[in-house]
Amino acid sequence: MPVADTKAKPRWERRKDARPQELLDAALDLFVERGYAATRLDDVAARAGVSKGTLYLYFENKEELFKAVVRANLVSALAEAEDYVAHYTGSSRELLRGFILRWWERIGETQLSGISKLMMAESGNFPDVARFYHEEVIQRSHALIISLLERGISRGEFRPIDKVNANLVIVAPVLMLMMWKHSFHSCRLEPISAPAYLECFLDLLLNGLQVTPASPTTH
Amino acid sequence: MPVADTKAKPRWERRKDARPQELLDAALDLFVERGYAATRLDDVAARAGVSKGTLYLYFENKEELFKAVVRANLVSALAEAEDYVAHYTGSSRELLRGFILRWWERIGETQLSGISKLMMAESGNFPDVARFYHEEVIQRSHALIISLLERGISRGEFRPIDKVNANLVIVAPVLMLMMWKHSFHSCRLEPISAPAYLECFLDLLLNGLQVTPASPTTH
Amino acid sequence: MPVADTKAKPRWERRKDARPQELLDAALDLFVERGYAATRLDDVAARAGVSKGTLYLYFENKEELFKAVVRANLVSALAEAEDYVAHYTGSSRELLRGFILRWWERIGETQLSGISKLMMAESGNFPDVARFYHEEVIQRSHALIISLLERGISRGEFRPIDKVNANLVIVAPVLMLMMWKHSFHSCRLEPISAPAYLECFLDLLLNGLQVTPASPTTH
Amino acid sequence: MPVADTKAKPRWERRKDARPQELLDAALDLFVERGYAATRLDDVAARAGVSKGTLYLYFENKEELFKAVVRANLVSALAEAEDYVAHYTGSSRELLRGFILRWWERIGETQLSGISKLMMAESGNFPDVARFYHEEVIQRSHALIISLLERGISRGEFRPIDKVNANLVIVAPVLMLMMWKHSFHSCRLEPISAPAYLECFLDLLLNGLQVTPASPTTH
DNA sequence: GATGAATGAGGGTTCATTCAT
DNA sequence: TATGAATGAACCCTCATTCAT
Repeated sequence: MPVADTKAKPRWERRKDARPQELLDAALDLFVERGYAATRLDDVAARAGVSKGTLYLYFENKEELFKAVVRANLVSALAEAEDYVAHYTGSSRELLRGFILRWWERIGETQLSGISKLMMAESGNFPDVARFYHEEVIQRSHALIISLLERGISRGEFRPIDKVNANLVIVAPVLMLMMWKHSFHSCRLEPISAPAYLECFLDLLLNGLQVTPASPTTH
Repeated sequence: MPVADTKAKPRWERRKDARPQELLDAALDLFVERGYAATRLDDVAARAGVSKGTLYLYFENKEELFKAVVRANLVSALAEAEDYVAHYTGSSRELLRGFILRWWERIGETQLSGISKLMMAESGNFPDVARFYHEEVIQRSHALIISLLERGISRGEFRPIDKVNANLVIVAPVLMLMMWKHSFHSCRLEPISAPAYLECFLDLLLNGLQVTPASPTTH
Repeated sequence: MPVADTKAKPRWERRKDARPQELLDAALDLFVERGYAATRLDDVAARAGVSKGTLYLYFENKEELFKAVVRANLVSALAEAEDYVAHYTGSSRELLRGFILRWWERIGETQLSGISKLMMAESGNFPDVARFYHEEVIQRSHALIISLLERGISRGEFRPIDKVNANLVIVAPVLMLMMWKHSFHSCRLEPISAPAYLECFLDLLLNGLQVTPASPTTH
Repeated sequence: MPVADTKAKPRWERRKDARPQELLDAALDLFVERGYAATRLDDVAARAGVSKGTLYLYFENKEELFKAVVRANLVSALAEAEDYVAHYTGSSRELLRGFILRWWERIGETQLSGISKLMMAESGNFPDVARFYHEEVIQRSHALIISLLERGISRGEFRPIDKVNANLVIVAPVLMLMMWKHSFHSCRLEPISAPAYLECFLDLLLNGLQVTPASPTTH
């Protein structure tokens, strides 16, 4: 066992710097698949190819692991979205449409939608996690959409409406699709075609937002 | 009553016919509060004022208890909604509006919204329960809303649209509000005013559905 | 609800005197089918068509119920066997053969063999029951067989052998057949044909007992 | 060792490779003592000096623990017996005699007889375990004894008899002795002297098997 | 006599977390 | 740094026995 051995770094040996990311990936997979409470750290470690103890070297506990997953994935995707909106130069209709479709592409269609679903599903049982997610993800994304609506209204492209609630109403069908994908859809029940669904949604939404000669909101 | 002994409180009090309902009520409370997996039958029994074993006299196991809760609450509410739609005589706009507001009143504002939330949240981990809920609740409610849209379209009150997806899009904001109420809202985060939210939603929706001279769906 | 009603004894109403026997029958069925520990008093009561509480009116507890089952069945069968031996007038070979075949007929082939099996199986966990069974059944039946061997030896029909142990050796194949019937045989594993088995056993046994010119027990 | 603290007993002691065997030993003790159903895994763990959870690190569940006990003990003993028979060169009478005495020595006199007893006692309630035991133990041991009888018959040392049933008849007294030891005998009732019993049995058996001028099987 | 609702002490199993090596 | 053996508090479910009616 000569000295050289200890220096040789075979390329199949995982560099220790890679460990956290491997754990985050494994954790993302499992949190998405089973939810927060139902994910066993045993399984996370196994999927990352390390022992359970190792997991605790990198993450204080289950909660911190989850927060790290959120930070590493959703928060960075959010920054990208903020950038997209900030630099958009076309019409607000196009911006809203593009925003929603990109949102679905970057989050909805990927595993990350599972995190949104998970938070809606379990935040009630884990208030600390909920608080964290609210501050890091929800507030920022809501601010972003509200600013987008303001842009449309101030440029005369959208009717003047209750921006805060419209934000939620606009967000709802996308969130719902995400949730569906990870609930009944995952049981092979009640499949939804995302493209057709989104098209239908945008059709209704853009019609609803459009400035009409006489908005018939009376009833 | 000569001797103090006769006053001795019995180890248990016979409630007979009232028990099942008391247990269903307790179970509803806790399933709503904590979700399916996180609800302990111990706690359900305790809240109903009985011992754990007693619960098993009335319900075979956790799953059957949950199904009974759904049947006793959601399924019966659904029947009422079907009745409401079947006998409505006014305009389809009013019907849709009334349907949604009543839905919120009878389900959304009550505890029952917690069951809808729970199913979205946990159906992935409990496929048997998911299947049951899909058959007893989801299919029926979707059929109901689709029939409502058909009525509006056939009477020329709504634009001809993709009914199946529109159903989902329409349902989404209400479901989202229900979920919100039992997730972030319950942590006192991001409160939503249901009436303002619903008004905003209906404003957008009814505008979106209205027949326009030139539907600007092009983009 | 006139007085006459209370006096009328519809013939479908079980007379209270029949209750104990019905319970004993149900208990026999279930003890035989599942064993002592695994038999639930719930099930015994249900099979007898009464409530669980009623069972406790007639039998102090599970143990007393079991003892009553033994008394009502095995002990009376034993008395009959004693009678058979006492009044037999033919050869001892024929007596032994007849005794064993009758034993199988009256006990082995019926449910009662299940009780013998049960006692061998569970007496270790229920010493009180074991003691009772030993006194009421085992000692008496051993005494009977030993007397039968003595008869054969004293009449010069059997070799002079160790009667106490021969008793056990003779009893073993029959007991084994009973146990088998209620263990592996009941799982449809390893079926045994009782008549062929007994014939083979008697062939070996009577040959083994027979007085030979030179008993080759040396080895 | 300067400070008392270093002497503090760790919450648990790492035993690693020794654990499985310790657990198997503890499990054997308790299964033999109480049977399958009545053995609590709590107690097995406690006897092995570990917590209940630890047991599940090594064995998937109670059934697998039991199977492991059988494999580690009976199956290996059986292999040894097969070897003994295969290499025996003397007379068949001696072989049969030796086989039975060794069987008693290696299994009957040790705890392992308790496993045989347990299976006879509880296989009816645990069909999966029964099937496993039948395949791994019973079929093999029956095949072994039948081959032994065939050897004797083909060499003209035993009368030509029904081998399959004779196998069972031969096995019965030994099994019975095992059962007795773990049932009434363990309650200090009806003690049997194993050597005298076996001697008596072999005397009868070898006489019964022997080739006689005129086998008087008529009756 | 008869009922059956109620009990409560477990039994098997799971899993986040700890810590000696 | 990495391991993985060990823990122990829960959780779901069972059942002999009791006792008010």
